[in-house]
Amino acid sequence: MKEKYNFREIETKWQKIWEEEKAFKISEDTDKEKYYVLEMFPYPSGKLHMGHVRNYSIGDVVARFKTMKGFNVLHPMGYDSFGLPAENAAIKHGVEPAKWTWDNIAEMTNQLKEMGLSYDWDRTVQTCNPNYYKWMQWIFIQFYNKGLAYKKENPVNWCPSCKTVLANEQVVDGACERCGSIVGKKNLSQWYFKITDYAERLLKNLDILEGWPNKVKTMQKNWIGKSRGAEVTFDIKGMDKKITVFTTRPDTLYGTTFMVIAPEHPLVEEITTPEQKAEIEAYKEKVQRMTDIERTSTTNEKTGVFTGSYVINPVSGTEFPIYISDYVLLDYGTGCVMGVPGHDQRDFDFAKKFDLPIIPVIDTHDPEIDLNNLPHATAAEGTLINSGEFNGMNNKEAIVKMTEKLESMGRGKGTINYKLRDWLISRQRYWGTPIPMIYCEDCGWVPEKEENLPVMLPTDVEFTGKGESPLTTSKVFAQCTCPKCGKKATREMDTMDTFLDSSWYFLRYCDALNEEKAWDFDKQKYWMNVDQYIGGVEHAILHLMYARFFQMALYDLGLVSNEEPFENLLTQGMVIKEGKKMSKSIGNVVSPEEIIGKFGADTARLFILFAAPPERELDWSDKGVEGSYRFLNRVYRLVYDMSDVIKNAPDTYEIKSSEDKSLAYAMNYTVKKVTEDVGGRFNFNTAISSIMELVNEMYKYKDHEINEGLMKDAVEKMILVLSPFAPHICEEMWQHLGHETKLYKTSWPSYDEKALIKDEIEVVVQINGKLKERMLVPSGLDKAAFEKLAMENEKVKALVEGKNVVKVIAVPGKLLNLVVK
RNA sequence: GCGCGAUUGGCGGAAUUGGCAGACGCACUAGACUUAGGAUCUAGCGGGUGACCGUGGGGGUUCAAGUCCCUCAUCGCGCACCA
Repeated sequence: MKEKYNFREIETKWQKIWEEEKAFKISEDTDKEKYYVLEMFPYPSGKLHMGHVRNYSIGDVVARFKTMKGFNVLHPMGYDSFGLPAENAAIKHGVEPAKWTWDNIAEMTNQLKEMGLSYDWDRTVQTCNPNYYKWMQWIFIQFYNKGLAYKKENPVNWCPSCKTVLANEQVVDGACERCGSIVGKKNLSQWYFKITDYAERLLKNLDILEGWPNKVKTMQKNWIGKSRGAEVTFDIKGMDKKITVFTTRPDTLYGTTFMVIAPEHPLVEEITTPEQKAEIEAYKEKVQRMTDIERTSTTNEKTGVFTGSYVINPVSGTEFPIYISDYVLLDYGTGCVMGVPGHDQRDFDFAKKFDLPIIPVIDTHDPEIDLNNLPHATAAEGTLINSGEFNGMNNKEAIVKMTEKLESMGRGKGTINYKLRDWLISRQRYWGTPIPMIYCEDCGWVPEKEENLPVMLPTDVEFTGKGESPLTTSKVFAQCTCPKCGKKATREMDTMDTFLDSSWYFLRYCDALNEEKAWDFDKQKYWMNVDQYIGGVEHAILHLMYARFFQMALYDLGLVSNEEPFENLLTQGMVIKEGKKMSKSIGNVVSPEEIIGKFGADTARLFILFAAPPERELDWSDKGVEGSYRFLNRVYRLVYDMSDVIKNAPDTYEIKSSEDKSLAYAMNYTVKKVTEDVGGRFNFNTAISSIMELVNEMYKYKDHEINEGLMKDAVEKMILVLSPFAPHICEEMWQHLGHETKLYKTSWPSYDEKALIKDEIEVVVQINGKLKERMLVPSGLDKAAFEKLAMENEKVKALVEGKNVVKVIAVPGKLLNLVVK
């Protein structure tokens, strides 16, 4: 150990040692309690950004801490390496997606290693690796055989720029989540996963995910969007046809004055009368040309066209007209809505626009509302009116009774609806897992035989950026034989959404090298669940719901032992600078490479954990980084200066002076604080600040007479608790102090509760809740003794003099409050 | 519009169960050492400088409120014509 802190030398040295010793290689060990800590794996863009540094620093502290605590820790890392940027690079620079991706992976691996992260590198997965996507295809086939994958033609979200379809979850504000282009609609035959079959379980299980942030659970809950209500069937006047609507408010059935169906609804053609046909067709065409943005931006201005047909209210027998309008969505509920303008604002707006009657059926007992001339729709509770036999009934009760009546009439039933749609998983892209399905003219869609997996991506493809998916340009890919009948057949040309790849990688980590299976059940059983999952909140819905769905489906297939994969979830905040998101266009990007080059990985890690609690936004501060660097230098100097003392110090010692006592207190307090903050609350910032306090104490202490044994103890414990945050410098100091065993193999220190009891403690005296006096009292006083002592205090006496003490509240060890009049 | 979360010194943030507001760090000020200091060390650092006021504003509960309740404001995030 040199006099000056040379982080570059130290970090290189220890990274090499860890690598050579395979320090973090792990295997199943039933003697130890397992702990699985996982950070969301990156897309290999080639360069780490500060968000990665934050994510992986958090995970690494947890992993190293748990390891020192004696757990058998699984801490893996890999790459979500299929995806569009690789294809774009191919189009732009003519480099093959595979080469581009693997180069990036190599580059990124180097950067991760420079951070000193404690991964078991032998378990690394790359989703673009045939030994990974082989099992992706295998899982797809299991899902297909279970009836969870199906193909259907449907209007789908189409990104004109990415030239592919998108899942609902990937359309944000009507635009492509990836590139921001306006998403249009296209009728295509596509593969879907039946995630809707799992809607109820996905929703219900949220309640048992106690280790998840409420925010994420709420977001998923809203996304699943469960609504309870009823389906009501209406006869169409003069036709042998019926229309079924979904409503959450069957109690308002008597208030229906019109019906609206989605323009795309197949029934529209049948019910349109000849004289309305032209207008209906024109409207449909107009709607079809609109993007989702246009369709939803005209918030209040309702449009629509009368079809010429009428329906009959099953309970009241009244007739009313059927319209089409774009505010009714084809894929929610039944695509048909009963218009109740009195109690639904959208219906109210529509009725006003088309001059349709408005019948109030619920009296909300609001004196401001004139029931004969409603100013707006009312949604509040109330009593039914204008509703025949239901008049006078509370509307909550009416929901039940009306549903019962409809059921008895065979006109409806209580039902539940979800906003969640099936997951569209086909992508018209090259750089993804080929969907292992074969189309045979005689047998239809047939899965590829398992022994033929993986269906390899062909390399004889062209990247033009135009026309269809590059896969279609391959001369060999499509040709195959039907696995069932052996006739000539063709392969599916679409690849899978990359979100499939990331929906089970945590399972592959459990048994990453298995060539016979996706994973061994027992190994999975040993490691799962993920005890701590860490990543950005931007994955709250997409990835985290898809992964939950996969796990449930795999559970039903008997392939995994739990229904939910992630026990505890930490969503880390963004790294920002000067209040803004780091971005190239603003020019406020701080590169991890630069920071590590200038101050070292230990400083970078320490700062990013110190500057803010993990779930909050972190404002990057260049000055703050220097502060962390200064702190590590301060630690280094202390250890360097004390090393002779420590090396010659005895292993046991006695507390003699009051300085000894307070250093022993600080040492034990810090160990306790760090243990609790890292092990329980994940408040790394306060853990680090308490280590700083201990270091400050030691600097003060070394100017007094040094108790060598105590000094040694304090310095060593300080190094141990600092090591998860700044592992390289701590290994170096640890070795320098004469330890043969590497720090990463050393146990976490314990603390002595007895040393945390002080002889004297400072308490405060308040009068009427205002702080008036501080005093030192012996610790462990009971209420009465404490009160007596306080009342003897000169200042307190003077303040109470001549006044009436009404009440005394004594909190031993803390304060005394005198209520005085 | 609906839902969730935040608001504490010049700044990032502490205060775990209602019990000393401002830990720790940054910035700043003064001093020491020094040929020099952007190194290091020491001291100070919410406002007013009297015993008072201070956790976005207003109100409440309590002996005691940053913390609990009501209300308003601002900012951020999510969802949004979901019947």
